[in-house]
Amino acid sequence: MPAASIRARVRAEMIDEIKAVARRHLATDGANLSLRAVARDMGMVSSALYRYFPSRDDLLTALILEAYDALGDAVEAADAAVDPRDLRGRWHAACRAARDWALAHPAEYALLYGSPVPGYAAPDDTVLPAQRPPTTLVGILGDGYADGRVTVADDDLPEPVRADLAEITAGLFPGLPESLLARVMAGWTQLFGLISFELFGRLNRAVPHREAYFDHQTGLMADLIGLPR
Amino acid sequence: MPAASIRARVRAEMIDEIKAVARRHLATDGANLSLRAVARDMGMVSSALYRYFPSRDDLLTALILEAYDALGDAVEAADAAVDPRDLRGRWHAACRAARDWALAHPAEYALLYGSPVPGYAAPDDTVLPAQRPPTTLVGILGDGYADGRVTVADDDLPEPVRADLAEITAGLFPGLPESLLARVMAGWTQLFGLISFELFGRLNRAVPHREAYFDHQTGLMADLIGLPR
DNA sequence: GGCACGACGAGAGCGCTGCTCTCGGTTCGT
DNA sequence: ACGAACCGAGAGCAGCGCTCTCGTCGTGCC
Repeated sequence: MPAASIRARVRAEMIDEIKAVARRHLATDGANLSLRAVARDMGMVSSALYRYFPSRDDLLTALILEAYDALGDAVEAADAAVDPRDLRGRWHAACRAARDWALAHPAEYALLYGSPVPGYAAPDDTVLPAQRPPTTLVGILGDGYADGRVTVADDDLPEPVRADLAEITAGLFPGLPESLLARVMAGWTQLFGLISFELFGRLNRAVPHREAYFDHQTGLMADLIGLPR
Repeated sequence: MPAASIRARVRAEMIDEIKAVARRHLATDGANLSLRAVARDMGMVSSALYRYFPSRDDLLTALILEAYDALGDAVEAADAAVDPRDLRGRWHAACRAARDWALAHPAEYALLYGSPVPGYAAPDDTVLPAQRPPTTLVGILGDGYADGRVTVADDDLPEPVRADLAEITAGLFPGLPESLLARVMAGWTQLFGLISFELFGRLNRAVPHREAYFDHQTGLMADLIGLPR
């Protein structure tokens, strides 16, 4: 006797299958996901899908949540697989993991980091999973700062910026100097830009050797942050 | 007697008005531009629009081209308005101009730099205007290198990356060391990431003082590139 | 100066979309 | 056992991009 009723279990499986089919459509057809097409693929009529997702946006939100978690898993796993004292190795591993995941799931990456859909507002559930990759990067720097191998940069932060960043460190990595957080955020911004440029075809002709270019660019940011070689 | 016939002139005005109305719709309704809605706003029936643009994508392409040029104009003008020897001032001015234009035209920025539309392939006309902002940044660094105030970084570039970048400098700023170009591209990537994060709402809660944050971050990249203070 | 041609706008229509509502049939909790 | 909740099918609505046809009107040519 299952703890959940048959109906509840079938419903859960149904939701999973809908998401799986939708993800497949996303991968092939791009961002304009069609509920009717998903329903057709499942041998259902489109109105039946609304028993499981009240609207197309809710389906997209579910996919977005799972995508954030998949990306977060990949980045954190890559970081954890490296010797914790090898800060630069961890940095490169985390960056590469993000890039690899994005290249393997371009449509989902575009869903997460592309232009926001006009009417769509990201629900609050997404903000925590969305912070996992940058949080991982902060953690690498924080470990280096904690044992003294990363020294504080002598940036003169404008006071309002220092205050904003202080609130972030308080909830994320207490004690981390704001100037270091500012630098790691520069690295995170750069990482996002690198992946987006590559994925959205902006260096198609210009830079054929994209992997080496990526590693070099992330290395530049590691220098800026002050990760020891 | 006008050189062009009345019909040709009316047609040109019509095209301009369609683009203007479409741009207005883009600003209010976001990226999903509706041909029918544009036609309604002009008191026309939708099929009449096809006399001027063979498809919705062609209208979008026209808007994209104009947007690239507007952004390029803004960045180049901001750069030119600063004393050419004030490299850091030029850098900040160019970066701020890009941000200001993006904040003033968020939908058009999203059109240029957001996730690519699935079926849409950017025509070759767009690649040159698209290169104007990064070219401006390269020019700032190049001027500094030419008169010796920016010294070459001793990065060890992997050979394939060096070769790729050498091809770019050859057509853009002959004689510029590849390692410097790599750093400018890091700055350009970062600039794009900064604007995108801000525009797509990624630092809504985290960083309220966005302008000061922006200036500090672009300053970090100026440091990385080696622009003198 | 007439005239055939081309451009033009309106309208109908096709297939697609997201979404709503109604109607039978099944399953669940009590 | 029975009412309630759930589920899938079907019809339908408004909107979309796009095509085709049909009168109308300006244009360049003879």
